[in-house]
Amino acid sequence: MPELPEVETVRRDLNAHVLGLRIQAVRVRDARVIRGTTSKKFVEGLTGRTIKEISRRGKAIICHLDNGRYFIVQLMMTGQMVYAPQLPKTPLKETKVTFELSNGTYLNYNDQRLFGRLTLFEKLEDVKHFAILGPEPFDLSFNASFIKEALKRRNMAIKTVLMDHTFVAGIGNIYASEILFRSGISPKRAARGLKISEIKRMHTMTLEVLEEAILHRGSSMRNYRDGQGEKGTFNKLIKVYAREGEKCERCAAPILKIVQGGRSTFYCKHCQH
DNA sequence: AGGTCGACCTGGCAGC
DNA sequence: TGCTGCCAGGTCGACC
Repeated sequence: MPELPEVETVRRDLNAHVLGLRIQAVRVRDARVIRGTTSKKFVEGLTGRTIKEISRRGKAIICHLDNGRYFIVQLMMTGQMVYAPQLPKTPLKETKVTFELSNGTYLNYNDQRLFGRLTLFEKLEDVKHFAILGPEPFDLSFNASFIKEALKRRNMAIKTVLMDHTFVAGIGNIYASEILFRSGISPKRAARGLKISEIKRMHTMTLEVLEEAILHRGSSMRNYRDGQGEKGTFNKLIKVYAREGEKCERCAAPILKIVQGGRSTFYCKHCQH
């Protein structure tokens, strides 16, 4: 699914549309997306609650409720949180949960593959996933000296480490490839073999790519949609991801595809060393 | 502890 | 047209 820029876009959209609204009713059409509790308790826990704030940690959306509890959404690969002024006559097949809001509008949780998770928590400290998560890329703690220390212990390929959420939160398969292309670093390099100049460049490019992607409301490959159901436009600026065989914009060599840790990686052999 | 692998699901698409 | 196999943006638990 969506990586950090896409989730951040959804968060901002929801902030604009649903903040301060009360959840009047919750309709669960497929209980498999509800985790950690029963569908009944989930509905009871949300009905009547007002959404006070919407934040993000890594690729998770956090809705702060007026009773001090938290409603957390992980979109995973194919989840969508879409604001809708009205509902279609027949619900979409992928709409798994519908939230009816106090101003007569709706919020739909759509998911084609049921990988996504909707969970209720008493405290954020209870979220196991957050406890193992690395720093946010935009945090000051995520800097060249932190990266240098963290990479020392890693013998894995740098691409695999960039995607590892215990190292840094929010970077997935698309942006890991894009960051390394802009950094001129081969995805196959051993993480601990990077020079400090390369680490600095990678850090700068990480922020640059993520900021640009947020500005363009994310990348839409197949399933990603923003909070209004629209596609993101960062795809146009993607240089290597899913571009196998196309000419590298910089040097015209063909973009290559390899598999690392079971995931596809795209890169330019000529521009990345 | 670091590292690898398969499982979780459904649908779209390429190839035959 | 219709079948089969492969692939997909993430995360977790089991294993070495």
